[in-house]
Amino acid sequence: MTTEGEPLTKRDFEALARFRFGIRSYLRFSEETVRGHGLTPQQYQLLLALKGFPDRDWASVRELADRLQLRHNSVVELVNRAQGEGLVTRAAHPTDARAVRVLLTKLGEKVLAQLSTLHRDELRRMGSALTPPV
Amino acid sequence: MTTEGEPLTKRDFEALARFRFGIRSYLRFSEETVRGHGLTPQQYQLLLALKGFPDRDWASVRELADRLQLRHNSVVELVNRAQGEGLVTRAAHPTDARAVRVLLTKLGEKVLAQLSTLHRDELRRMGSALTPPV
DNA sequence: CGACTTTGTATCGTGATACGATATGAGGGC
DNA sequence: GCCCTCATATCGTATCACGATACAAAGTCG
Repeated sequence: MTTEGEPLTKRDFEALARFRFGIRSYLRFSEETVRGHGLTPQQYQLLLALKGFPDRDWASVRELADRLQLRHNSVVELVNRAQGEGLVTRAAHPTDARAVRVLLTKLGEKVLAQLSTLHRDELRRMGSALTPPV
Repeated sequence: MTTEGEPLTKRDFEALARFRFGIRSYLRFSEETVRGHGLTPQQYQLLLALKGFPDRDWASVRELADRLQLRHNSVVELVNRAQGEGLVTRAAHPTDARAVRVLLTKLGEKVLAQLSTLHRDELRRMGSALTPPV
């Protein structure tokens, strides 16, 4: 890879494009797998963000907005839809009455477990296609 | 990471979520940077796919559909919009009269070079946050 | 060299969803 | 208690990828 500041070579562009292709391939796999199980990609990411939240199994809307890199209102809508499908629930926040605790339902747990296994396997399959060029 | 078949541990979920967070962070950075230069994320990906195409500097719509992981008609629309902004051009395909050669304009080259440098730097900055868990 | 299939591009209408603007109500400092 | 900030929620809008469809060129095979 070229050093800081220098113009990129053809090979650098190819490397960047290849990496982007890797990401898109992974996301495409994710989308198809997840849709095959009846949820949208965003819903899977929501479930994963909950179960994968450090040291906890739930999160507030605001925390989710950070982890999903979305605006808070977008997360509200996402949670609404996921709740409508019985994947997550809302509960009172332990300390802050303004906030909400979003957590997985039994169904959400089950679907997430299946999907996550498939994703881990795909990650292994893709191997170095996903490692960023630097 | 857990071995094949076994159920995922909390730590596995965290690793998967962290990786997804990395991807979304990178894409978010990309989106904001790219929009700041007057193009959409898809347009940047289009330009990059062209310049980063192996051994060539152009591609057909079909090839782009593969590299961008989109349906061909979506690529047609994307190329239309990018062409409307003077970023790419269409030219006759050298051997196949059905196909089209999509290639960068001077403007497209210039913008792409600037943006790609920023992306390379961001990749360096993010470091291991983007390496897939396996 | 015709008829039939496949391949590449293009058009149109639709659906999903992230967003900005806005509202409501609970914290927390003073 | 007053004010400002923060967390969640609602609504209208715009973007964009998609399926369905159309058409033209290329390949195929008798």
